[in-house]
Amino acid sequence: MLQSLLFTKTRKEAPKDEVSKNADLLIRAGFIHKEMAGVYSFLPLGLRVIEKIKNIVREEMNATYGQEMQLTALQDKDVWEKSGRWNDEVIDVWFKTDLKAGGELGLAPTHEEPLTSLMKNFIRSYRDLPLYPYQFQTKFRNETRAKSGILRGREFLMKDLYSFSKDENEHTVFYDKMSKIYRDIFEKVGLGEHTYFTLASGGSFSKFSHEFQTVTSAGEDTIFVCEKCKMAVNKEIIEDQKMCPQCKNEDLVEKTSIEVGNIFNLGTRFSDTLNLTYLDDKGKPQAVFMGSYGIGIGRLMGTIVEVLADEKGIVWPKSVAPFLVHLIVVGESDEVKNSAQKIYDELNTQKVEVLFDDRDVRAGEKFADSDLIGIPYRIVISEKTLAEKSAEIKVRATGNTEMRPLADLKVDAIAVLDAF
RNA sequence: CGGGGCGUGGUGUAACGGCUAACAUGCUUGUUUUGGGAACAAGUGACUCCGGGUUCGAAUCCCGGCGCCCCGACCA
Repeated sequence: MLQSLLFTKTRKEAPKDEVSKNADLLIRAGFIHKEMAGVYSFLPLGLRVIEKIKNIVREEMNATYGQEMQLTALQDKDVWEKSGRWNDEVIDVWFKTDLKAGGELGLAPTHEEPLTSLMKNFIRSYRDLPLYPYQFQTKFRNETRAKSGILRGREFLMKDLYSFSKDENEHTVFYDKMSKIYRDIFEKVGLGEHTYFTLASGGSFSKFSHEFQTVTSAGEDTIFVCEKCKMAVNKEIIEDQKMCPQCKNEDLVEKTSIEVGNIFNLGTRFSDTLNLTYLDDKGKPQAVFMGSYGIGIGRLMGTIVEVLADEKGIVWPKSVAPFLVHLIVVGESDEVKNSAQKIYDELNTQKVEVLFDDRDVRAGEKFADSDLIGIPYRIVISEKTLAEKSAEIKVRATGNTEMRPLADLKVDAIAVLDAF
């Protein structure tokens, strides 16, 4: 992509109404735009990151027999009344509205009800189970206080998968598998070493659930971490659960963190109230045993910024970066421009995702913008580098800068970059 | 929802109740520059959040809204 055609521009100054690092950097670098408190639009660069994260999650979900679908954002009041969660005292973040022709509907804050209800059309027999439908969906929650940029909004994108199992044993096997997969996901998006599998309250569903908590001062949760087993306990249940499974109390260290994912054992909470049953091999009806598994996609993006950014700007891990390479041409001569254009074409041919800063601005501005935007590799083409028939390659995360022959880039750019 | 702070060109700020609302940045044009946010010059751009009130006179004071941020409460 040509940066000269990108409609977003970077800003030098932070918007005065944003204090949180993630919103400050993401707005200044042109990834997101704030519409109102807790509501953000994703701009071209930001959407690319969102799609990267979604694809990582999607791959993992599909690999465990997840079936992607998409439920509606608008919700029928009836099904929520049956489960007992239409009441504002039960779910206090409802956005509700009236139909012009009469009748009420809501904007989905979560999707257990509609999916359970929908699956009644497809689950009949034990032969139909287990099933793992999932979606990426915008959730709406009327939070009394939106905060921390995109970490806690009123409208946000979430991946939610629901497991439909024959019984608790079958559910537990999947639940454990999913907790492992979640760890892989957070590893892949670059938060592995900061993210802890955390025992937490199960809310109204069960005694315990598991959260994935990423340690960052921008978070709003408090967890007690055991470095030995890389697990944690949420403060909300520290009284009930004096220690994590393998460790002693004195090993626990208090940390501030943000919940980037959670997995719940729903039991038969929804299949009972919404009457979702299957016939077992003896022809007797049984309640379907359910679980839910969520990851806040936008929140994950914000958390990556919070955890990995430095004083110059964002630092994207390769896996979620909007582009792998930020190609920068320095100099006005035709020779330099043509060489840079050739490299750009070459990288595109090699299917390397590259943002080409072909703008007619000074080097300093390009470098500052590049640091702010945070693309993993910066490749500079200039008179200097051409004199050596080379390009300068800089790794955003480490600052490591070295020259590499243009010829090598033309053969296999990825190999050259991977060598860093 | 309780407490605190704040609303001024696109962005960030300034302005005692008193001149044509200032400065920086951005953007446009020109000249010179060209490896870490260049220099000069000329331009562009604001019903000072909205509605009332006080006053000869309001960005400024008062009342009422609305919006944004922060702390707390809340967070299936």
